Amino acid sequence: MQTTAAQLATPTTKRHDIAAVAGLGMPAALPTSAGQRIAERLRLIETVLGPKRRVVKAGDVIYRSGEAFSHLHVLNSGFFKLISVSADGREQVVGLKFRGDWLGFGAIARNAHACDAVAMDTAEVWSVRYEDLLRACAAHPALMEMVHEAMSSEIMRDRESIMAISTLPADARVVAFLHYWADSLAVRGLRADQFSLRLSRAEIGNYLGLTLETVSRVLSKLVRARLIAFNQRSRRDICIPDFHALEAFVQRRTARDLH
Amino acid sequence: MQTTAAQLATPTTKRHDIAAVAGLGMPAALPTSAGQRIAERLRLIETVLGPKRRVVKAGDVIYRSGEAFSHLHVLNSGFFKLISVSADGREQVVGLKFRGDWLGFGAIARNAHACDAVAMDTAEVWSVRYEDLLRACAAHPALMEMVHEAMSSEIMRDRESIMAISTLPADARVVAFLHYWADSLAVRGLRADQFSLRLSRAEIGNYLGLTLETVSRVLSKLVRARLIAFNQRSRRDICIPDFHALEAFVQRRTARDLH
DNA sequence: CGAACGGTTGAGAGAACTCAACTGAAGTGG
DNA sequence: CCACTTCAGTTGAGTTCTCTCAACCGTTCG
Repeated sequence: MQTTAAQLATPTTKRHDIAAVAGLGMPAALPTSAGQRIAERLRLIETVLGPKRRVVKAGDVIYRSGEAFSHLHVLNSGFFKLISVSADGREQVVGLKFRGDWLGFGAIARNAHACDAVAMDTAEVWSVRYEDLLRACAAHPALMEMVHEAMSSEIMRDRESIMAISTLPADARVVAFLHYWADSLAVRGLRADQFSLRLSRAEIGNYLGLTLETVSRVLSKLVRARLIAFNQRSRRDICIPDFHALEAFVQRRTARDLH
Repeated sequence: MQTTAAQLATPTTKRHDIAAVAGLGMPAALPTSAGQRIAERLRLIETVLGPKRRVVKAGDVIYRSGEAFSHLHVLNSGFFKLISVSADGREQVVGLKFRGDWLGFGAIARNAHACDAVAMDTAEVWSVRYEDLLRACAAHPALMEMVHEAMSSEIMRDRESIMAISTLPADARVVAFLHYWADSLAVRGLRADQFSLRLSRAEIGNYLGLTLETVSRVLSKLVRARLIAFNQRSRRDICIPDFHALEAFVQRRTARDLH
């Protein structure tokens, strides 16, 4: 695996509490209230900003790498993926977005988008001019706090991705991905034990720093272990009867790796 | 798109876009003004926020994982590393911070810190209560924009890390890391062809998702290829005579990997 | 002085990758 | 309606890159 940056400086105080989950973790909040909070936030955006609403369908792109930055977007419904392309042509899924998430934060600093935002399903997108948002934030502290929170969450999420990719073996990464996806659904009041991964094996692999074959093999192994099941029609519809069991399955490997 | 450190070091030279190992790159800021802009931003923070100043020394920790969130911090000088620890004990260097960078953004959403911020050198840290910052932002649009920009940059940086870790082979990752570090120095008006990596091999490896042995081997290989050199006294003082050559060295592999 | 630490290097092992064949489903066009 | 193609996914075999384990060196520090 990888080196633990052994005791980088200082002995510990208490470091278990929040942070909760391994790898691609879950919001430490209760699903019941988290969903309400998302709805609340959307209501605030709606009333304060009066965003331009738009419905897009799977495959539609709301902004592209290289485009000038002008608007931020909020997902009122649907699923998006963010795909970044490096100068030398490497592609990378760098983010997944769900209801209540903002899109476009990455573009503020450069004043241009550095990734494509692609809908994975029919979705309703709300858009606001960034300048309007700035003005509104100055007038409405609650809105400003909300925006900061959203950016902060994105930073945390990215770090969790980094940790997962750089410290977990392949199967644990896939499980962490499933966990992340399921939690994102659960928090929004959607079924988390049965849902559609809206990504191909290749995209999942890309997101996790694995090849599509490895992803496929891991999923097959999990099916054989009866920890997940697929709809025979569409191999993207997954069923996860017992998340604890799934976690326990990879927990062992992780623990072994640590000692 | 990207700039080599050598060029950034002399602000007047014109930029090539050398498609660099885009992995761990720098913000596409204009080299001519980037350093000035950092100074400007610090001045704005100073005048508008009147931050509490403090000097810390190598190894000091300004916040710890689990601590309640109250302040944000700005680096007026020095170098920091951010170390995240997952629930199951995996450690991960999730960020490196330089003069002008903010620390603590990740804590806004959860209202608690999820990583340790450790000084890698003597540093001057400016601190402001988050609530004060919010108020000041409402009153000073320029400040608010600056904060957003800083958070946006952090998001971009994290994505570049993700891409590097998940798409580049070991040697390219190490080179990308050197590139990132050199650029960060160059942008701040510091020598980029000769500097101290302030991290152990283990920490570099951890940051890049590699083992310390792999990092050591890659560096040795680069030394053998005369692309870098070390101060024999301290093996952390690196010298990079020609960044183009270094980039070209791994470019081949990357290209081959793509086809 | 010996212990601890950071770093280097070698040999062998193993996890993930590459290449390749195969399946089933979906779409195209004659 | 049926070849034909294309695409997503699965699986196997062999390869390779990185990791693991281990020995070793030079510094620093108690």
